[in-house]
Amino acid sequence: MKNNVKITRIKRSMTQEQLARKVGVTRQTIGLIEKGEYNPTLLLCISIAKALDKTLDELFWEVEDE
Amino acid sequence: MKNNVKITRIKRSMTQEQLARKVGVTRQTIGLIEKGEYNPTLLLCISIAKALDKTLDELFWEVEDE
DNA sequence: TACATATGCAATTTATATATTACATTCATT
DNA sequence: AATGAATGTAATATATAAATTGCATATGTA
Repeated sequence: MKNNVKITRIKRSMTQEQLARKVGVTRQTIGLIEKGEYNPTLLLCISIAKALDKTLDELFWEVEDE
Repeated sequence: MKNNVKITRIKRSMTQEQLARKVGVTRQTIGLIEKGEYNPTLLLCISIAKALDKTLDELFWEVEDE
C-alpha cells in the first residue's frame, strides 16, 4: 500500500506533527500511513488529501503495485 | 459520506452479492457502504473501484458535502 | 398464490485502525 | 559534544470496520 503522502507533505514543508494536527490524528498514525504498511479509512484519506491540497487519486491511486 | 458505488454498480448490472464476491467482502458490507453511513478502509475502496472499473476519485471524491 | 431473487436491517462477534504512552535514533545547530 | 526538533518504533488500550447469522420486505415471475 504505497502512497504519495510523505513526498507531498515534504513538498509542502510540513512535519508529520503538523499534518497530524491539521487532520486530527496522532503523529504516529501519519507515520504509519507514510510507511505504507497501514490501511487507513476513507475519511482519513480524504482529510489528508484536503490537508495537502490533493485528490484521493493523486495520493493513493496506483502509486505502485497493489 | 456519500459515494457513487450504488449507481455505478447498477449501471454495470451487478447485484450487491456479485460485487461483494468480486471484492471479497460480504453483501452486508457493500450495502452499508452504498448507504453511505460507513467508513470503509482504503484497500476496500480500491478493490471496489477496480471491480467497477473506476478510480477512487470517481467513486469517493467530493460526491457531495464532506 | 406461491416461489425465488435482491435488498434492508439488526444483534453479536471478530479483526484491525487509531490512540496513548514511552523511548530510541537521526540530524541540524550551537 | 550537547541540545532540541523530527522521526521511527513498540506495547497496550480503545474505537470501529467488517463478518456472521438471521429475519423482514419488496419485486418479479411461474
